[in-house]
Amino acid sequence: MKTGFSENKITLCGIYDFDLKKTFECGQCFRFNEAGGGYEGVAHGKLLRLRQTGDKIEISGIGRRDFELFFKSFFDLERDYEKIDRELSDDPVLLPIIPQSRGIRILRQEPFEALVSFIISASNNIPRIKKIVELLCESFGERNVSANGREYFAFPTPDRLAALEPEDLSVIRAGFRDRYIIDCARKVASGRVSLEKVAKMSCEDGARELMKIDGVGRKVADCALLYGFGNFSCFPKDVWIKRVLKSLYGREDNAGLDFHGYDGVAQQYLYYYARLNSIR
DNA sequence: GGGCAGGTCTAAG
DNA sequence: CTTAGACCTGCC
Repeated sequence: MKTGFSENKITLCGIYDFDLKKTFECGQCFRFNEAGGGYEGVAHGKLLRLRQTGDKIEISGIGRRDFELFFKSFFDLERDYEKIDRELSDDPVLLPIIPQSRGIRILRQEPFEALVSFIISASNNIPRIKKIVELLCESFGERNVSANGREYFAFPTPDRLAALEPEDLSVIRAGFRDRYIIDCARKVASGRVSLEKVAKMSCEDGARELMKIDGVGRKVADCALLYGFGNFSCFPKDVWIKRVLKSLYGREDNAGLDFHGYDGVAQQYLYYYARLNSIR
């Protein structure tokens, strides 16, 4: 992959495994949307716009410094997905579905944002999750204006949310999840749950730690660990994954399946496949 | 209108 | 240790 820099635009060339549409629409993130033939969204307090033609991707809205500091990691650009796909290919079930999923990259989102987003995801649907997350940002996130004058909002900080009461969240229409979001913010802000420590933990230990937060069960914890901490050995199991495991492997349990440490990628591929093909 | 959606919590057997 | 029910809200 080659990286080119020009005035406020970054160009990625010759990428094996980066499909914008699949990456943003596979259900791992909630703040990126289709816009003007590409995608647009907020991460790390920046509004970015991306466009893809073939194996070329243009990113605007950030400079070289932010790219090096945050977005190389955010888009997981250092990782060799060709190698991952090769390793996952020796699973006979995964082999035929890899071509469909190829191009999905696991985004390294901000830990607190991922945690709160997946708390909101519980017993919910994706359009509404996105709506709630956006309202949360508009209501309590820092307001910014992009270079071309667009207003947008960063994800709120733990401190800001920790100062609120659950009732204050009624504006975001999150329902029973209000108190979970506040509990999460307070435990993170106070250090009762240390995200820095979680970042260094195994999937098992990290999940145990995150589950100290109300509204965080094993599935939400695994999602936060995979999408917010880059812990690729986590394998979040939601209803879709259970269905697709049953359908393709004949059982709901993934114990005994070896994904060479890329369990999270395997899970994402399976999830994408299940939703794309409406596996019931 | 009743059912349902990237689950979790609680109270029961 | 497993399992119903409840839980907000919005869209079908």
